Amino acid sequence: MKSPSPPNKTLTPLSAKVVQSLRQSLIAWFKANGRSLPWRETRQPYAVWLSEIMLQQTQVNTVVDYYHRFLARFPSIVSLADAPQADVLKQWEGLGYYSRARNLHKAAQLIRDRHHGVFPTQFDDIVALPGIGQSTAGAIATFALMQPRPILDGNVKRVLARLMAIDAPIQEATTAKIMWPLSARLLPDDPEAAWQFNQALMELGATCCTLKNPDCSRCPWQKTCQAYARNLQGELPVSVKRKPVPHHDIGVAVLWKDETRQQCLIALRPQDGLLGGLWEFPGGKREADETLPACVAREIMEEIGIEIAVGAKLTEIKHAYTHFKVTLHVYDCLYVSGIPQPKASQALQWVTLDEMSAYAFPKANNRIIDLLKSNPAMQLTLC
DNA sequence: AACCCGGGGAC
DNA sequence: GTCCCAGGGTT
Repeated sequence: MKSPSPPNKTLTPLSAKVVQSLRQSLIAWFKANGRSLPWRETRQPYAVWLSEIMLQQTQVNTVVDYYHRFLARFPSIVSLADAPQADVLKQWEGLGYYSRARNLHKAAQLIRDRHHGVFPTQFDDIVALPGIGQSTAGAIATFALMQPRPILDGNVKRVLARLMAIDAPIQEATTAKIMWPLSARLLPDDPEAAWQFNQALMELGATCCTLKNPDCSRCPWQKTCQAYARNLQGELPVSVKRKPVPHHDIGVAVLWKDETRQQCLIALRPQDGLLGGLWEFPGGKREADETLPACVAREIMEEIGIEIAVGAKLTEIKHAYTHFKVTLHVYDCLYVSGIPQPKASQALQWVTLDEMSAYAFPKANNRIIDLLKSNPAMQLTLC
């Protein structure tokens, strides 16, 4: 739905009276309707920090179990800092956006080394930590340090876009520049009220002012909402359309060391980039006019420097990432000759199926492991 | 400003 | 299928 008029760059200022009313009604609504979530029961900076990182681009229900398991495994900042990265990524396995885990780990080490193991209380120190931007720092300051700071996440952007009928695309940086002062203007000065307010703002977006079918009938801001007044709640926020995502065919080797098929070669992906620091079955993209078995043999030669025999196709796995889709074509393979070298990875390792559970794998690779474990006959299908 | 970075839930 | 989610980092 394209707007015939240019996006509104300026907003009608909110009077002190309206701001006061918005604060009161939202906090009252939250007290009656807010969910009880684990990270709302604590004000420990470490626990709040962890929750905010896990919740980046990730829905509440997905996070809850990871949050509990992570805190049980790493109960303090120093215990996290002292742990090997592999252990941290194993706890994060399946949650996605693994740079969050790597940055969390780095930040814990910075806190251990530069802040005596105590989470910093100065906002500038918090936002300087890797993985913590303006909004996450604002949330931690508000929720754990009793220092009211504005926040601006996906929920807040949607709520504000409707409240003020902002029709600028919600993804654009210029829109955030309009919204940050608004989030700050609405935030109460009192630390306890600010805690309630920022929690409530996100709760409203998550449970009431939802992307589709917002439930305006039970919204505490209905009387003030400019989108509702103009019946635009279904049109706002405006979103720019996403480009169609490309698709890749990936040849993947389940590469056994010998005919006993006890040990299989796995590779540690580079530290940065997609799935950085996770283990995987080696392989790579098929080139134009290349057969899949030829692709597997070529990739293994290029990335590991060994010759293999490519056997039967074990399975096909389709997986969707945000910006592309892949089909993993998984082949049963046997080592032939050469010395394995980690040319395109950080390390290589021969492991048994049972040992694999100690390593962190991406979701699509874990589906291969599940298949191998559930169907041992598949290990014996080499042509 | 544009691009990169996972996986899952809601529709 | 589509879209987005308690975003941040890099270039």
